[in-house]
Amino acid sequence: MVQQRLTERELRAWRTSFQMLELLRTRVEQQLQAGSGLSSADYTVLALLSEAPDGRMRAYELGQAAGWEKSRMHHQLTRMGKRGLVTREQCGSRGVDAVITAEGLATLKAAVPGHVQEVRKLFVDLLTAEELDQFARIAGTILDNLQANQPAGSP
Amino acid sequence: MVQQRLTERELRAWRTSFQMLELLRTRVEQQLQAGSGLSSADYTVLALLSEAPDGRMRAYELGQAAGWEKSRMHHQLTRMGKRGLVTREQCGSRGVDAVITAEGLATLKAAVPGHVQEVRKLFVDLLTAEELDQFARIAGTILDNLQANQPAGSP
DNA sequence: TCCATCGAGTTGATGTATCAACTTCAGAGT
DNA sequence: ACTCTGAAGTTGATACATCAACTCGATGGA
Repeated sequence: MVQQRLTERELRAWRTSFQMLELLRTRVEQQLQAGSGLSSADYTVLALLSEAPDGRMRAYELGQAAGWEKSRMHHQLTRMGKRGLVTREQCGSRGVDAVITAEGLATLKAAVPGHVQEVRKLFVDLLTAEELDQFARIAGTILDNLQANQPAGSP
Repeated sequence: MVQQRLTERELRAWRTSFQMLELLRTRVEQQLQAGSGLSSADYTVLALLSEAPDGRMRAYELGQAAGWEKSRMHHQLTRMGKRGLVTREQCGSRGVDAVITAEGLATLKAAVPGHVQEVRKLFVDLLTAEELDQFARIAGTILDNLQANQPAGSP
């Protein structure tokens, strides 16, 4: 409802932001892939598991944490399993744990420095401390709104 | 080189921004898909063509404008061609024009309102005018840097 | 007890993105 | 005139994302 068209300023803001977002994503992806053979999805999963107690987490918790849907996580874990980065373990009667392997942990550790350097080069080091805070605050606003009204279940 | 690790604040800023960016992208994608059967890639191509004189543009110019590599554009145009949204036309001896079809234009026009509304709901309307400007300015800084040093040809 | 439903997980199909290898033609330099 | 190089495009292989449909066991009324 409300009003329709975007103003010129709003349109430019959106297009700039959207293109930045796309390019940043692909660039980070490329660095990770070239530097360690990981996709950013792989990296996310490994990072989350490495921070969890015993390097293990329920599949659906992983999904929550990453903001993914279940089937994406499933396929992801399957692919990572084939490469020896994680294993799946039955957990209770229904429920599956994803567990990081030694190889997964080693791969992650090897990937971190290059990734961090890229994040600095493409993001953190370009901004002043104030800008970084501003940006993060606004990103947080947008993210909260996204998480608040999911598309699926909205009573 | 410079320094290595990210501070806690930097790390949180990055993760928030990155997750926001991913979620925003998928949400916009879903709205477009549900509302009009277009992907955001489709939408980008149609929007660019519709703004070009005669609704036509060289394939590589499209690639430049969208920030894509040639093979991505090629596959995209092939898929869109199969659906009747665009056609390809030989242009000179080497070189191909992508041309929007009547159906493509109609589909775009039908898609715009819902898309605009979603962009408002998830982005523009959440921010004050100042915040929108700040965000766009910072996004521009990051985007300029991304476009300035391409990964392929650096010197 | 029965059956209805729901959450977690699985599967397959389809669309999309990325990479590397290849074609082809134009213009530059010799 | 001849080759070299590079730009624009094409192709196929592979990985990734998304959706719909399904399984299976738990929970909870009736």
